[in-house]
Parts: sequence; structure tokens; C-alpha cells
Amino acid sequence: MYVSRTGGSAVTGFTRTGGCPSTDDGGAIREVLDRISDKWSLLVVGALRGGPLRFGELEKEVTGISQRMLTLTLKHLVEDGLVSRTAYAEVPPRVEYEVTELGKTLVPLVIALADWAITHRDEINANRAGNQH
Amino acid sequence: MYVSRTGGSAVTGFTRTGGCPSTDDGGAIREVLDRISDKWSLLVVGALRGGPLRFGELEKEVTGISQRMLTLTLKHLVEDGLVSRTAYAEVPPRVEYEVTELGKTLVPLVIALADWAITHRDEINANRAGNQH
DNA sequence: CGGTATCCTAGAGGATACTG
DNA sequence: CAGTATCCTCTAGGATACCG
Repeated sequence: MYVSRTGGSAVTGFTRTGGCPSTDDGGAIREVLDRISDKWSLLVVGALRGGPLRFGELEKEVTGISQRMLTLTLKHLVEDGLVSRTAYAEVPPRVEYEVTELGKTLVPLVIALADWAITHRDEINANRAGNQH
Repeated sequence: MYVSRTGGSAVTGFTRTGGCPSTDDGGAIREVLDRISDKWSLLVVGALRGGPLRFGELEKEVTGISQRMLTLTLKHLVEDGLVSRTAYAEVPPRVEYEVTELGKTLVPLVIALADWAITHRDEINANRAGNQH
């Protein structure tokens, strides 16, 4: 899956462009966005893009996340079926997290967003600095 | 701009894939994400993808948003340079909001996200319903 | 019409301590 | 190591009322 360049989107969920109802009100976007646009979910999914990671590895990868938030975020992602959890019966315990097939469909978007953030970060910061009165 | 399909991203900001430091710590993503991943920003940008809209039109387009939140969200988007504000000296007053050139670079991603949300909404909801104990 | 100005509350999320 | 369990703070965001 890749992003259409500006013009060719089939369904957007937004209620415009010729009044096309698109089978769906914009509620779907809000619904999914509410799950994904928290402080950490996208970062965690992004961290898992290269393959499975252990809890501790994720903690280092996702800089600044607290143990509690990592636990909660992972729990939600697992519930939503975006990430799978595999616990190995060893001592010390080992638990690996990995994006599911569904999760993999989101990864390119996360990467695109990350690229966008890095590319335009300076410009945004400059605007911020300039526009504040 | 379009999203690379799974493999070809130049910079991601995530600190992996051969330990490539990517000129930048992951802080950029968090920084930009913190601005954009609030409850309404992406919805507002998405609503503006088809051209300029007035305040009142946005209020209808972005279902569920309060007047206060629309005001604040627009103010932030304008500050960041993603959206421009044009006030016409008429009575009754007319104010139009429009995505800037910078904002336009974000629009495809918002559309992609919206498409993803709509496409996978049911699957996510099914997982949610199934995984809760 | 397009906003401000206040007030108020739920819950996101941090810090710390403890556990199988 | 990979989590729970508590406690506590802070602020995003809703409701309501008013204004140029």
C-alpha cells in the first residue's frame, strides 16, 4: 500500500469532494485516531518496524517512555490486533513484541509521518518562533 | 510526495536499522507528533484538503469539535505555518482558512491515514471485542 | 459571524515502590 | 526481566456565557 499523490484517494471519510458520502461518516477516522494518536502508540509501532523487540529493548528504543506507559500502550496495541505478544517460558522471562499483519499495514504510514516530521521540523519551528507575538 | 512501500525510507528518525543515527535523534518525531497528534489537528487539516473553508464551515465539517477547540486548533496550525488565515473586512465578518504549501505536504499523509482508518476500522473493532477478557 | 473569557472535570501520563 | 499497584499532577478539552 502506498499513498496516493494528492488526487487519487478512493475513500477519505471526510464529507466533501462532491458531497460523496463515502459509505461512512467521518466518525471512523476519529475513532481510529483516538486510539492511535496518543502520545506513544505510533512511536511504539515505528520502533517495531524492523522486527520483534523485547520489552526492555522497546523501553530504550522509545526514548522517554515510562514503564507504565509502555505496558499500557502495548496492551492497547495488542488488544487492537496491531501488535502480537509472545512470552517465552524461560528464566529470566523473555517477552517479544512484533507487529501483526494488520500492524504492518500501518508501518509505512508511520514511517511516512516520521519522515515528514524530520523533513519539516525546522520549518515548523521557525514558523513557531516567528509567529508568536 | 508518496510513501515508500515498506523498504525504501531514507530517514526515519528511529534509532535502528544498522544503528544509522540519521542525523537526528527520535526527538523530532515526538516533537512534531506532540503538535499534530492531538484530538483535532489532523481532522482539521483533512477537512481543508479540498480548498479554503470558513470558520463556520469547518465547525460543521469537523463533526463534534467545540468552538473553543476549533479556535485553538486553528491558532496552533496557523502558528506552525500549516494553515493560513485570511480575514475579509466585511459585515458580517468572513474568515477563511486554507492549508499553506507546508500544510499541503501533510495532506496526503492525512488522507492515507484516513483511508487506513476506514479500511481497517472493522478489523480493529473486531479484535477489540474479541481480545477483551 | 467568528471569535474570547471562565470555569470545571476526566483521564492521560509521570514517579515510585513492589513482585512472579 | 517484565511487568503491577498506587498515588498524584497537570492539562486537554467540554460547557456555557459574552463580545466586536
